Amino acid sequence: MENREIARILHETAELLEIDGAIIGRYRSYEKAAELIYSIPERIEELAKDRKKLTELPGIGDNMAEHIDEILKTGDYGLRKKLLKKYPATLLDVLSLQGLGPKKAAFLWKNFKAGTVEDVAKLAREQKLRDVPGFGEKTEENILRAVEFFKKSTGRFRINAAEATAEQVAAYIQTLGKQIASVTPAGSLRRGKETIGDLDFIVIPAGKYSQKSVDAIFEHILKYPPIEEVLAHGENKISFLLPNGMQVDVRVIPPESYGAALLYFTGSKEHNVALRGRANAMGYTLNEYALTTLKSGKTVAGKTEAEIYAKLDLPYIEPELREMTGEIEAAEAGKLPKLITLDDIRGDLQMHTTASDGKNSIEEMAEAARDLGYEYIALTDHSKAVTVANGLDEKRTLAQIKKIRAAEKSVGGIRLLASSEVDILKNGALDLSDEVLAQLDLVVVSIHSYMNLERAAMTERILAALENPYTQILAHPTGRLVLRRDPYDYDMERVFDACRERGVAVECNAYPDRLDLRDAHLRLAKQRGVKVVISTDAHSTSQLQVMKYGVQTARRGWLEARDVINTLPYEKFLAALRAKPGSTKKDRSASRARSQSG
DNA sequence: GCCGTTTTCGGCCCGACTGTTTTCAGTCG
Repeated sequence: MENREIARILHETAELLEIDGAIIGRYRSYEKAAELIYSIPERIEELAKDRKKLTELPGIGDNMAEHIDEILKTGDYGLRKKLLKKYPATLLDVLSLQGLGPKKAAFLWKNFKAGTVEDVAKLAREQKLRDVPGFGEKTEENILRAVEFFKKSTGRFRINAAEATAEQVAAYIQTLGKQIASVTPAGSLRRGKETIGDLDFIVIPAGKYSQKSVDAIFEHILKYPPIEEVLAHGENKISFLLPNGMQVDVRVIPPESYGAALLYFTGSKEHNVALRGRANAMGYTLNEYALTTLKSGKTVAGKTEAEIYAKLDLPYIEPELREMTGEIEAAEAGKLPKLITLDDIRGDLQMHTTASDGKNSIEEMAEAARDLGYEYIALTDHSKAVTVANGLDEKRTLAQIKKIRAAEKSVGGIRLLASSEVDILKNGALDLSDEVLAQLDLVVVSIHSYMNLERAAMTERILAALENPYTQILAHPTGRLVLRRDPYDYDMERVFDACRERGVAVECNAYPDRLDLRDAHLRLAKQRGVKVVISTDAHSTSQLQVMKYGVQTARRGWLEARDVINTLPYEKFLAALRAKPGSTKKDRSASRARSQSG
């Protein structure tokens, strides 16, 4: 069973417990276990074979380990099933309505047998709630609005969409000019998460901080034309909805609290909770304004994140690592990774041209990549099995190789690898003949069909593709599409081990719809000693820019430059690839030089 | 249900905002 499935069951149990009125700590421990399991790279199913390994995880005790065993054995969890006899599963949808929490949801179920979003909407429409204690006219209105939002939105957005909206909002706020010292996006966007629920901004007013300066900024923000609805408007916080359903929270903070606020609003929530616990243990208390002493309330840090971490006896922790997946322990031990940056990338190893489904020619892609400062790229048009993308057969592939060689000379200033994104067929065979594969500088393989094979069959299929001696990179290894499609089901540990043994690299596909491998999988690849490449899968010159999302995902996977082989200069990169049959690593570049001149 | 720089029991982060109250509970992040 996949981690996310176990996490889902535990998360639902937590929500049901909360509705059921369980004490805070009890449902929290379920929540914490669910979050942990969702975010760690190791497969719980594997860890659970050894009870001790399970209980070594923070927040997993003997009882939780027992529950996890039950979930793995039976596919479900008794307590969850028991609670679902008491409350309908649809009550969890009700809980997701903005403004309705466990107390009110439980109340509506108990007193009105309202167990679905539609039931609750009906009560509000018929004005049956205004005279109920704790509810009122305003609550009815809010429920109806929340229902509308629920219907039109899944509530999360891909990172590129969130980033584009954030840039627009920030640019608008900045138009107030001199009254603004800074506008900083925080939240999951700053942590580089693949999907974003809402946008958080920290605004520092210029000059002396006063309620007047804050009010002036809010007055300006409220005039932002796209605002659909203002959700909250208080002394230093404002929240509003945009037409695409995205929620924006803005906090105006005095400059001396900038670091504390940035830390607080960047999250993750779990990371913050841990920092606060640590602060308490050290005789401090931490909030969004400052780190202060418990006894006298004296401020000891707050202006920058770094000084707060320092006071907590920790080195600075990068935002991408703040997910409570071991970063605090690593920080304590001085074992934080030196994360890869966009500047480390020297080449892009997957892109398409007009030969298959790309929008630009070989030359245009090469020039655009050269202008981005890359030393080399691989041109990887689809192979023939991907007919919808106008994939290339053997003959066209050979012709494409010649064109790429010619383009390298005509464009200049960048090395072009003649490559192909070769389809892995249903039986694991590759879509091009070995004779043609031998002509390519780089063989990238990936799956585009029969994505629903049984776990065992899919595992064998991918292992077979890795057996092919020409295979060098496994591209978008899980096939998931962010917010749209789940990953293929296969034994990732076995595939990674085979990659390591064969010297095949795995891809972090930077395309924001894919981000595949994702953060936790990249971390697993690193732990298993598998080489990684980060590629854009660009289908046009402008899409070469998405590399930043891949790098950010790699950072979330704790990767350093040395873990990613397309940070290497050209010759060293070639040497780091799996050697092709019939050539030692040494003479590979020589043979390529010959084939170019000849 | 978990866990210990204050604890093997008794807490479990902490503050802002709203709406329904008339001092606070519920929700949110």
